[in-house]
Amino acid sequence: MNIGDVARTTGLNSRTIRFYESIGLVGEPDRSAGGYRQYSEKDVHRLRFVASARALGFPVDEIRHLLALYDDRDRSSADVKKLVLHHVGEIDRKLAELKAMRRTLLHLAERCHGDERPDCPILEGLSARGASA
Amino acid sequence: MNIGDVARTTGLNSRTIRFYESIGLVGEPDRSAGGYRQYSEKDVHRLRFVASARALGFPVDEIRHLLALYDDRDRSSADVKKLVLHHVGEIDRKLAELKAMRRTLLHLAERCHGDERPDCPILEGLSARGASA
DNA sequence: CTTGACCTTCCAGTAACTGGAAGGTCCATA
DNA sequence: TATGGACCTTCCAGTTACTGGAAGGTCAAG
Repeated sequence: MNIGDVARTTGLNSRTIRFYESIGLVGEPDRSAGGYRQYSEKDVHRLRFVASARALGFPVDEIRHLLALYDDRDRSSADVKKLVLHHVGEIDRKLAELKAMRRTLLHLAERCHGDERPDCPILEGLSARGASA
Repeated sequence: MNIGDVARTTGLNSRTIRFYESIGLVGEPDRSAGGYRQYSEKDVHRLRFVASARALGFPVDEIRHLLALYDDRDRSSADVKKLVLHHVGEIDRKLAELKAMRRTLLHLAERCHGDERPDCPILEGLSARGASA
């Protein structure tokens, strides 16, 4: 399988696949006589794993860890779960941050009449000292 | 005021303040004889505006726009409100994405016993085709 | 044998900073 | 007046996770 086919089946960009190889997240596939990357089913499977983990928001370094656990037939499921729950914690942190921003923004927006007149509580709010996010 | 004092009063890192100057987000302050940046109250006020907008998650390019509106005494409040509501839309998009990730992750985690045994539905889930974020 | 799709590598850019290195300034104290 | 330490200067590089372009080689079909 050429890289383009792999890109189509995994949903990853072929540039992204090369990138993952360049940072050692996935191994180097075989090459054809002409130098084209040739992916095995196993390679594709691994890239699919990476694609899924990325889609779930795991940073690359955690995916490295996840792959190591996947390869370790003696891992404990507790280790995997711990990594996942840590990531959920990160997501919760971001959710809280975004919700707070959203609340403040809507609070500012709702008292702005939003018409032709120039006076605007939003700009005043940003300009005032504590636009507590 | 030296850059360090400004950093303390705005909550911005002094490196960040220089960075904002380097990309033209804020203007260049006066300099002392020895080359130190000297900030006026006006400069500080502007940096405070930027800090507030950043804390609310506005990207730098939108802050540029916001500053231009702030400076334009003839702007309409509708323009400001539009920018803010656009940003709220972006936040909503991110919230939805994070919530979907969170849902999937918890779904995977809850059927993982999380003990010493190696078998783990999380890794299987990531490994299987559709770990739909 | 030519054409066009696909592949290769390398370099650079994105967003928004952050960190380090090497060196100059300021001012209070001895 | 000298010196020490805190603070300042600039420049370059690194971070995260890619994405894009340029210049050129490969492959399969017609």
